[in-house]
Amino acid sequence: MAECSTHLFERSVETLREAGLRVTEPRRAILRTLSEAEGPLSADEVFEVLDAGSCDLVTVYRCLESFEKAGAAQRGVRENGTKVYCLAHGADHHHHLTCRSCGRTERIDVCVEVDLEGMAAERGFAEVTHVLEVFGVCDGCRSRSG
Amino acid sequence: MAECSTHLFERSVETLREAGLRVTEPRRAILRTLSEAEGPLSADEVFEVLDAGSCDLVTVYRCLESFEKAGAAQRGVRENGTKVYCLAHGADHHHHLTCRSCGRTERIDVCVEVDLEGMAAERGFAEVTHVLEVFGVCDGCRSRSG
DNA sequence: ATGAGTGCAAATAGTTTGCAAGCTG
DNA sequence: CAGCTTGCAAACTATTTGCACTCAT
Repeated sequence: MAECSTHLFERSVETLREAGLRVTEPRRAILRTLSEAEGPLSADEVFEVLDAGSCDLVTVYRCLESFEKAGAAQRGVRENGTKVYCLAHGADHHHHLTCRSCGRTERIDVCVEVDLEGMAAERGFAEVTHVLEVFGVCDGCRSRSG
Repeated sequence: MAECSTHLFERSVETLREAGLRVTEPRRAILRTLSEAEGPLSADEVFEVLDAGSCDLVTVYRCLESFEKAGAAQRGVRENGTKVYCLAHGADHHHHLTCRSCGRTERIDVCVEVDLEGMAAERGFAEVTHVLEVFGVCDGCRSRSG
């Protein structure tokens, strides 16, 4: 899996270059963090992981936004409205199943994209995007708390 | 359609009572606003509609939260993370298709609930909920802007 | 009458913006 | 070197909390 995140990281750097974005140290650090994350992270969480003070929180916000525009990252929303990001695995759009209790995240490959876009198109909508996140309580947390 | 929103309103009031919540004037006003809304509204938007100063914005927040717990309202999230609410049509869970440009909202009856809950259960998750919202640009806005 | 509900003020969380200085291509 | 990026400070938006007062049941 280490190779996997490294590959993901390098591919993201490449995506930035292609989009004409500069590849700076803060950006590398943020991409690395995202590439090694278990699930999508908020700007705050990325910042916490970096923590060595490698860059400002504001920079994290700005970078994440740039990454999304460049197509290097995918944005999602938590139950409470917090925006979260994960590296876009290319055309490999996906979603997550998050434990409300421990925060554990699993990737969901099931996606409703086709239905949604078809349906939206039928109704005259273009540039369709969607937000889909699933939340629950995982077995570990359930057995732990009763 | 007027009867429709009235019915929805009355059913919601009933739901509050069943949940042991008190039915106050602010709550009635908020429920009425939601029942007449075209799509899901944020606390702010509900407040704007009430505007006559009928109650405090904080009250709107607190009521919406209570409504959701009582099962009278359903919560969603906008692309930007803002929480929005609409009356839960009973067991009639649904989602929305929103125009990014004009804000027009259409109801989507397609839902992925079954797949999601089954899949989450397979992975040991319980109390599964999900956030699904679809965004695009409607035909009206497209032709208007080119 | 009694505790749920409300208003007002103030605190928080998350995110955005302005501007001068720094670093990449 | 030029301009994209960053840092720091400050503004902002959305939402939450504390506390005394009020009203539905």
